[in-house]
Amino acid sequence: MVTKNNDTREAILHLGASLIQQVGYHAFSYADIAKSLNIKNAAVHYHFPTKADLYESVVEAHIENYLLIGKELENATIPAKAKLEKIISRYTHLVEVDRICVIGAIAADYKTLPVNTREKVVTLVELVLKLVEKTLTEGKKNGEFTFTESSRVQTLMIMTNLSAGVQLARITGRKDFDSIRKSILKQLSG
Amino acid sequence: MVTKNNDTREAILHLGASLIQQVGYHAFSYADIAKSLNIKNAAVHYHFPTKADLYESVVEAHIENYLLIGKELENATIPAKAKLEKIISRYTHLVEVDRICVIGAIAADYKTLPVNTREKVVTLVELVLKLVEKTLTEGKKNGEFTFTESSRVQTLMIMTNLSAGVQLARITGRKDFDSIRKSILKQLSG
DNA sequence: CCATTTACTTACTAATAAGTAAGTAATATA
DNA sequence: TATATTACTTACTTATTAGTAAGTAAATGG
Repeated sequence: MVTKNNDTREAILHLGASLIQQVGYHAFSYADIAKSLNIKNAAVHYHFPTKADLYESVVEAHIENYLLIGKELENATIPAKAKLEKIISRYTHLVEVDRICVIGAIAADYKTLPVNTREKVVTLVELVLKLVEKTLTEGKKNGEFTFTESSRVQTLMIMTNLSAGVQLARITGRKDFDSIRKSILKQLSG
Repeated sequence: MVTKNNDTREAILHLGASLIQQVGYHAFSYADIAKSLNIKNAAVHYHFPTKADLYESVVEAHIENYLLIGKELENATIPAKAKLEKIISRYTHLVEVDRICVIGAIAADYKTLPVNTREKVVTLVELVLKLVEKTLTEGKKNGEFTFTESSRVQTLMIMTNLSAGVQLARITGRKDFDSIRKSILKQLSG
């Protein structure tokens, strides 16, 4: 038997994320993952005992990722606008690969998740909001951005534009997302 | 046997909409509906042969409803702001009853729907967008609203705020939705 | 008043769901 | 080199899924 190395776990995690973001949490099964990766159903359960565990790990990976991005942006000597554009580009990418964001993907199913999984979602949401908030505050301070709301509220406006924007793009087309993207930047620059 | 009158269909439709908006399309079954309404599984299939048919009917009911609202607002001699607030209040209500909108609820699962059902969703989305767009144009013309984007793009910004706003409210709380609501109105009034 | 239609129920089916228990080959560890 | 441990597979189970076929009581309609 050719030993499967530990990137089976990573493969499940990536495929799981992809499926969650493409067809939704309750629309795929462990059997789908197993078939795709040429492993058995039980192998998926070995790495992620329950489906909620899998989603939780997807969320955790996002948390790690955003923590990393946060540190990168903190050290970066680029304009706040460039920082914001880096964050926005993640959503543009989602539209390109026909996915929606991990949070938006669970929005409908949120109430069916175990409480501890929901708490992880809250952590991710607050992390992303704080990252954007920080960037907006920075941009306002140095004169790059103009807005009258608090950074928190301005963040809420932008992130809801992006989150629902990628969702809308699947229904009415990518152009609408592009309009939204441009409008966000325009709004901030006076 | 006491004859069930045709509001069984209505009851299924209402409960179906409620479930879609509360736990998502793939997270409830016809058995759930049957149990709740004290009817048999097959009775649900009698009224809505497939689950996609049920969702489609929910969307159609929304289309009828928005068509009606459109006519009402057309004849109404109230400010554009009041018209917009009527539309916004629908989303405020969703937050209060812990639901998300019918479109947002299907966003993740969208690709799992049959093509003709998706087309109905497109129709509903365009209808709502046009209704808001018209209201914004009207408000701009008579000096109630100020915005620099086209009415279409401004509509996209507002509707994504609302749609993702109700989704976010389930995760971070209702206050965030309230901030969004206020900011939308503030933005438009100069 | 007879035939049809409506609105169901009873009784299923075939497929799939998430999940588990027990076994195994290869690898790491002591 | 014996013993865990890792990363699986085999082989299930139990529950639930969407969906259907056939029957039936009551209402409708000619």
